[in-house]
Amino acid sequence: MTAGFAGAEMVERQSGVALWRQIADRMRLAINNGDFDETGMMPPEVVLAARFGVNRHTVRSAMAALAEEGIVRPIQGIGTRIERRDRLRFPISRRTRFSQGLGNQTRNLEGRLLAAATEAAPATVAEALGLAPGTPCMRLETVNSADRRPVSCGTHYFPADRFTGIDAIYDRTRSITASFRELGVPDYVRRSTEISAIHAEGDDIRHLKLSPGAIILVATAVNTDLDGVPIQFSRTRFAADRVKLTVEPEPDGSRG
Amino acid sequence: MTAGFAGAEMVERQSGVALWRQIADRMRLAINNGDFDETGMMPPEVVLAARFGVNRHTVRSAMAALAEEGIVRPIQGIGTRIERRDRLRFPISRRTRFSQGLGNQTRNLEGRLLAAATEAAPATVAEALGLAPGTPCMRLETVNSADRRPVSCGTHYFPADRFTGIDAIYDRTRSITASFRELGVPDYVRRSTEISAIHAEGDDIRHLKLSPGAIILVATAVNTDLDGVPIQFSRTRFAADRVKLTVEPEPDGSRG
DNA sequence: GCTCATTTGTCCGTATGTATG
DNA sequence: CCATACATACGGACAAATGAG
Repeated sequence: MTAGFAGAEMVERQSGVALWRQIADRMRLAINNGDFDETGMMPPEVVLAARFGVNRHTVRSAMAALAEEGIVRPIQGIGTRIERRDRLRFPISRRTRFSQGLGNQTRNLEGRLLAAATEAAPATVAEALGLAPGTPCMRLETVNSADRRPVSCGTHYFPADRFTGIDAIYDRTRSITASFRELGVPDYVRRSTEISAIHAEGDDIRHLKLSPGAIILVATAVNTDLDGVPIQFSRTRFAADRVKLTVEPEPDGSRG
Repeated sequence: MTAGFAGAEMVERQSGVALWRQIADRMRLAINNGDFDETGMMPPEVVLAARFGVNRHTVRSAMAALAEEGIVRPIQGIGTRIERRDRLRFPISRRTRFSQGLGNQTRNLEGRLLAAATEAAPATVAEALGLAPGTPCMRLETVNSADRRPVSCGTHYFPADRFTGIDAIYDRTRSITASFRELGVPDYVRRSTEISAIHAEGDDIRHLKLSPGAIILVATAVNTDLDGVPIQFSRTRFAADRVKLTVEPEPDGSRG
């Protein structure tokens, strides 16, 4: 009845994921979880090596990766100090907005426009927005940062006829909510959100300053105006080690 | 303005994640996305190798991993046939229930009890349930399958005083909803859900029949009875390649 | 039956990355 | 730092199976 609770920390060999990476991921998570808050230091390398059942060198490789990310700093003769701990909660609800989502946990919010283009909507996007296949859409690529640290990359599609020029407006306002407002959409709501997870790839690694191989949470969402007309399709990629998505009942009174 | 859209398929070297694994993950996703539905076959190995910019042997390693999972089956002289495609939608809302969540997409649902124990609630669990630290809780470990294929592992905590014997009841009913009902909780609602993603580890790999190194979606949730009293804390680990979590406005009329 | 192109399967060797002690 | 063992990735060559002509 009580069998099978291998509480011991285990790493999988020959999985295609190097042990040092598995351990680095695990430790980053533990740090963000506050497991070492009492001392502010990581356990000694030998202790970690024993806990994970690996050689000390392997733990050192993992530590090097975390040090490279600026999360820990090894000090000779002392130990390894925890430098930074960042995991943000991002609430998903009917009234999800990026700025609102993180606003209470951090000071410095900013979205940056990476690129924009007008193009035919891909099939999935057209379907989600209720458009005929091939309808021209405005596509925006953004990076969103909290306290100067990038937390997500977003690809956003807007029907081109209704939202021409949203790229320039976003570039100025750095906010989708504000851009909508200028274009005559005073308010909007989240129709649906799908969440999945993949390994980080391509540009996201660079923009999110991830160590390659990291995990990304993908939230695919559709927003509508208050009449229920779809106005935005977006695919936001969050750095999984820095963000936690939360789904909560609506704060109340949010029903338009 | 249009720079930086490297549409080309890229894999990251020296990331601590083997190329064959990155490619396997990518192809599994593409398969589940229906990218090859027209032919039901994978592109030839040489084509994939060119697309990912790797050697054909590396693609073969990735294929071998997918074949091991039963997703594809290579046939000499013909190509590689796609055998199975499974990605389930799991809705998360105020009235999330496992059986309801998947009920409309699949036929054969079952939860299996792996283990149960009564123990002091860990700090995070106690806090979430509004209990004093160390309050005894019943812990259940479950595996949930759809059509005989495991989709998630769950660790569930219940206040021990109110739910003694829930392990036996769950073992019989194979449903948490049914177990609650027998213990005098006719209905319950989801208070909060947190979603994150990690690499699969330990027992989850075995129970979910994952290739080690795969990604897991972690949903940490608290359920309350209709008086708002927390009755369940659970941490459900979904195989990210088989499940997509969806967050939608409540279907309406769902209030019991 | 045969040839041919296509595609997967298997073998060789070699360089580099990973992990141990 | 060193040495050792194994995994990963590459490059090439050829065999085996299939289908088209």
